[in-house]
Formats: sequence, structure tokens, C-alpha cells
Amino acid sequence: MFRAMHSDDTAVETGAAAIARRLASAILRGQYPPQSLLPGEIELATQFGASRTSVREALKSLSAKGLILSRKKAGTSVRPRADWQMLDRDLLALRLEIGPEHSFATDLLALRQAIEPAAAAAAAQFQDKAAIAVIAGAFAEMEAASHDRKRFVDPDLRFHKAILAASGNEFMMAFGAMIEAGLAAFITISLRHTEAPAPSVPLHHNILKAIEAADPDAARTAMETLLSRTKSNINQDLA
Amino acid sequence: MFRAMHSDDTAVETGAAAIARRLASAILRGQYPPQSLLPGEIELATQFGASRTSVREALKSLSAKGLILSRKKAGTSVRPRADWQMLDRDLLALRLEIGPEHSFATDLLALRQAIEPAAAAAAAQFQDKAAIAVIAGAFAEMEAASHDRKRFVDPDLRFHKAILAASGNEFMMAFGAMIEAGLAAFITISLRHTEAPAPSVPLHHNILKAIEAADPDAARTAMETLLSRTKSNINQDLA
DNA sequence: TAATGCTTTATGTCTGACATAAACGCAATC
DNA sequence: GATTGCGTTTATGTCAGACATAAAGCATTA
Repeated sequence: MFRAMHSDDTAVETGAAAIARRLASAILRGQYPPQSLLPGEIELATQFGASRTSVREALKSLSAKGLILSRKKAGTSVRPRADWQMLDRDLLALRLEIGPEHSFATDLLALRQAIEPAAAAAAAQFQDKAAIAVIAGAFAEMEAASHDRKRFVDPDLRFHKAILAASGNEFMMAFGAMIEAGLAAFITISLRHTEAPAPSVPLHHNILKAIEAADPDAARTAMETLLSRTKSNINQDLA
Repeated sequence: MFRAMHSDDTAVETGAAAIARRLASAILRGQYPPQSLLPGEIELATQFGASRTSVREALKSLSAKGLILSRKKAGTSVRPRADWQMLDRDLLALRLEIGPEHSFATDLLALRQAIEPAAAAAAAQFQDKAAIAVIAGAFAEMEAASHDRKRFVDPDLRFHKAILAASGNEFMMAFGAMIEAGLAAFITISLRHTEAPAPSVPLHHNILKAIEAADPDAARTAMETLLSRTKSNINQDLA
């Protein structure tokens, strides 16, 4: 049999988690279109060189994410796209791996434009001092890294997540993965766009100031401004 | 042993799906707080009167929803709330079963106020004729049921889902479950509020007209108006 | 004190078997 | 001919017991 000789190989991964990833990837890429039937569990087990137990655990994961539905005798079929948990962390990460299309980046940005201004306004209203301090801390690190595109990414992400957390709305807090994927897609697509992130620093500062000043409308507007700029950057890079 | 004599009983359900529901419910209710350890798989199996296989498949489901994390030797622990896939269909449904708190309804409504106006505007811009026809169809049924609070719910839900579908944004389409839970929570909380839904019909009509007229701003405004009214209804009922 | 190695333990995987229910085909019937 | 009813088939669902694996905890040692 063919087996990996050393650990850091491109060898075929095994285990339920890997099977789940590979199956999910195949479904996301359209290899198994909605309504179609997956191979039976036994056949999948031989395909992946694993036991039926592991295959079943992998299928359970996909089922929990709304990708598939198993029924006795009928087999396991792919559910319609409308049922997929599109904002699931793992699914978003997978789509980034597969290679984000343009609509992936633009649709995610449109969603950010709906959520984040509302979250910023809510944070300005809610006035959770500890959470606002986290925003301020992230902003300080952004300033410090404002001339290093690579180091900038991490505090930038933390800044936006901290605003979600400060909104006081538990459902808005669930969009961290979406922002992460949105930023990553933006970076992937606009690789040429190597200008330093410095210009966006004052835009972020305006958001922070408005939240600290307990001014919801200003916070909403400032966030809208920042995201509009991101949008025009994307469009510019696609041109 | 105590066993159900007839099928429609309150007997303890068995099977991986039931175990997953009961464990998820326990976690959501705070019986196993974040960072805490769940009982081992073998102990869970005896607790639920099932095999370790079924327990493991149930745990896989919860893991896919971000509720738990299993590590060798260390056991299975509850992840921080920020990692939970709060907008997951099943989790939302579970929280409705458990009994929606007030913050559940109000937080969901705040999210709707962020998403749906944007979706309506996008639908007005995108102009997918077939999808818009679906909205119109749902609206016609709403009109027909405008004096029957019970019959009104279903086309109402379809109306809002159809707008998400017409937005042309695949991520916005993923919020159907959220709207469903939001409506259900509203109904649960405002049971006393038995007035006929007739007053909301013209508000819905305004949204439809704006989308058909390809007027994004009007569509956004009309949706905002409708949701503000819903919000004041909730506040009124809680007073 | 800190590094090392052994033991323990809970999850991870495998195997083979049986249970269950829904789809299918066939036959009897209207 | 269309339909109903009933076994048969088959793929998922569950079970049991065993072994693999890796990380945590402890004891030992430099």
C-alpha cells in the first residue's frame, strides 16, 4: 500500500475530520449538486480508505451544517443551497481555500455593510465600557502597524470583532467568522493592492470616537464610510 | 424497565438525533457552562441508555455547530458562547422550545432591522423577475388572510424569505431561519396581542411596490417602517 | 528546579453484526 | 388499466467490543 513516509507530506489525510472536509469541499464545488445522491456509506468508506464509522461521523458533521440529509433506504442526498449554513465558520473557510470568486467577496461585503453599521450604532448606545476598551486597544495596535500591511491585518480584525462584541447583541457577535472571511477574501483578491493601510486609520478612529462619545448616528455613518471605501477598493482592483 | 406503551408518549426519546437535541438544550440552558467539561462518552452512553457510537455521532453534530470541542485525553468541553453558531436553524429552534427570553426577541429584531432593509434594497436593484413574482404571490395570500391571524403567519414568512431570495446575495438568503425564529418569538411573546394583521398589509404592499418599481431607497425605507412598527408592538406588549 | 520518561485515560478508529424503515417490484383486486 | 396491498430488498441507524493514539499527570532523575 501507498503510505506517507514523513508527516509533513501531501499524503491523503485520514480521519473523520478530513473526510468531512473533503466531502464538504466536493459539495461546495458542485461535484455533488443539490438533490443528487452521495455514494453509499460503504462505498465512501472504501473510497477514503476508512471505516464506515468514520464516514458516518463525517456525514453527521455535514448534516449539522445543513449540507446533506440522510434517509433510510433512500440514501444521503445534497440539500438545496438555501438550506446550507452559509455563514458557518468552516464553510466560509473552505470556500476561501477553494478560491473565492468575485461574488463571494462582494456579497460578503454587502452583508458587512448591513451588519457593521448597525453594530457600531448599537455599541455607541449600549456603552459597555470594558468592551469599548477592547476596541480602543485594537485601534492602538492598528496605529502602531499602520505602515506594515501584514501586521495590520490582525488588529484590524480584532477591531471589527470587538465592535460586534460591544453591541450587546448576542446574534451580532456571531458574525466574527464572516468578517474574517471577508477580510481574507479581500486580501486574496487584491494582492496587487499593496499600498500601506495608513489611509484607513483615521476612518477607524472616527468610528472609535463616535462609540466612545455615545453617538450612535455618528458611529453608524463612520462605519458606512469605512466600508464604502473598502468597496471602491475592491471594485478598483477588479477593474 | 420503564418503556413507552404507545408511540405518542412523553417517553424518553432515543437515537443520536435525540441525544444531540437534549445535550444541546442542556448547554443552551447553561447546565454545562462554557469552559466546563461534559461527562465522558461512556458515562453519557449509560445516561442516555444508548451506545457510545450514538453518543459520538451526537457530539459530532454539536461540534459542527461550534458548541463543543473534543480533545484526546482532556475530554469534551463547552466552547465560549462567541463560538456558537447562534444563527443555526436548529439552535434557534431549540431556544424557542426552551422559551424565548425578551432579549431573544429584541436582539433578533435588531438583526432583522439591519438585514432586511438592505435585502429589500438589493432586491429592488437586482430585479430578478421570477423572484419578485414569488414575493407578489406571497403578498396576494397575505391580503386574502388579512383578517385571520393564524392563516396570516405562513404567507408572511414566505413574503420575507422571498425578499431575501430576490436580493441576489447568497449570504442574505441564509437568514430564512432567523426570520422564522424572529416571527415565532414575536408570536410567542405577544400572545395577548390578538388584533388582526390587517394594518400591516399596506406596509407590506409598499415594500412590494418599491421593489417592482426598481426603487432601492424606497424599498429600504418601506422595510424599515414595517420593522419599526413590529418593534413598537413588541415594546407595547412587554409594557 | 527543570527536564525526562512512564503510566493513565479519554477520545479516535476499526470490525462485524443486527435493527429498522422506506423504496421497490410483484401480484391481487377493483 | 389503474390501484391497492404486501413481501422483499437495501441503505441508513444502532449496537458491542476491541485496539490505536495522543496528551495530561505523575514520578523519577539530572
